[in-house]
Amino acid sequence: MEFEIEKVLPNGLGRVGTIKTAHGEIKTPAFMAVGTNGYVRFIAPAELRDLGAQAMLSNGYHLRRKAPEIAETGGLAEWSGWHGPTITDSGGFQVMSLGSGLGKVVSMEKERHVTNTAHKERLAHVSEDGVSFIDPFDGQPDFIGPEESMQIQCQIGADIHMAFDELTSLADTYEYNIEAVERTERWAERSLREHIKYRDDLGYRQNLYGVLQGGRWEDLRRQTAQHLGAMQVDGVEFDGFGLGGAFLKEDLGEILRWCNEELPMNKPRHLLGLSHPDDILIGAEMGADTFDCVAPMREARHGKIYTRTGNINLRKYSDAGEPLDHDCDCATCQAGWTRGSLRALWRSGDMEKKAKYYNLASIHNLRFIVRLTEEIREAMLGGYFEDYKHNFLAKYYATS
RNA sequence: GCUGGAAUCGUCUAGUGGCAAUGACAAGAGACUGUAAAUCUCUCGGCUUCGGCCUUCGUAGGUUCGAGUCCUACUUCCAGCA
Repeated sequence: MEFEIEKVLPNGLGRVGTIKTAHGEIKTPAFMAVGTNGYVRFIAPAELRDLGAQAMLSNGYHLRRKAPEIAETGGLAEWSGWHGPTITDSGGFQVMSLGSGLGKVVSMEKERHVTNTAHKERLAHVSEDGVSFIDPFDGQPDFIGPEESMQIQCQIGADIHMAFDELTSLADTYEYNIEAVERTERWAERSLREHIKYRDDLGYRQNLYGVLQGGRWEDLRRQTAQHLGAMQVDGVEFDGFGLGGAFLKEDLGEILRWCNEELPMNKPRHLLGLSHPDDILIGAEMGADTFDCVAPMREARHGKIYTRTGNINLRKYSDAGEPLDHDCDCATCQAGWTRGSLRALWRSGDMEKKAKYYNLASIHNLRFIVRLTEEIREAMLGGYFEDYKHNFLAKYYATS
């Protein structure tokens, strides 16, 4: 995999580049649509291409039982029908979402009182070897460690894989984060060692990103960035890096700066799991190249429609005749769907109509975020990123 | 006209002596960030100094410490018989 940097921001961190994978190029900064199970919910591959998505992120954890079948068809790109660049998560997020964060919302709001789920109630438990968990779908016990995750991901065969990591929650202490980040580094080395055994098995080169944790502590973040940035197994390094963790909004930029000041400049960085415009803007500014997140699609399904002047709740009747967003080039808006017409589909009891709504709304929100990254790229290349960011945020957050 | 049955929050509905009164839908507000999420939370008679207060179950009386619940009359609706 090659990564070419075309331009760097004056701050020395943010940049414009191109990631070249076996299944195509990704012009960065870029947002990757999340298709956890190998498809983006309610969006067909062709629609995904049409709205400008350049890559799709799936999850090794969710696809683990299908991995052999996916390998047989030649890998995720073929199996999914997407055919473009793909990336898989290791299952590390589920360590938290089924473990300490079970039943909780992953929030970036400071005011929210955060507590960890009691140990005995968790579906996932961390040990040095890996993570034992109860599959929430069938109740069966299972286990994934770095080796298992790599074996699964190499069978799925995405262009980019994530090292198996432990995501801590906002409620975890400094002491626990030391433990977790050190374990994540040991897992990273085991991941790399296992990955290089299988990375060419499907006939094209699969790549591995090391994932940085360390919570909100500068020493942990800088150290792990140095460690992972320099890590080698048999002379092989990571192909890029995942920037992971649960963040408070106000800390995000600073944490990314700590990480990216230490990481090698010439390798791509993926900011895991964030997509609200302010997060993408600060992420790109601080040197993240790619992003993924479920929010655009999930929030669309839940009736939140993104617009340039702030998000709207589709439940409201008052603006039924309005387009979703006056300034949107997505297929849904271009087809002339109004807020009222979409609302009628959404609120109808008819499953087919609801599915149509989920499709139209997901396309709109996803296009909104993809377009944001396209515009960030243009703004960086054009030398007006600061102005673009300021103007975008001023309009977008004016009402909230 | 007779005989049954029924009238409860926008709608449907629970309730047969302690009730501002069940549930669902609708409505309103909020949440959601590497998807246990086509989900979840809150409000939903009025007022409130959040302790309560007031007005409510077709209408009007009555029995009772207490009535949406029991009794009487009336009104309307439904069914059957004329």
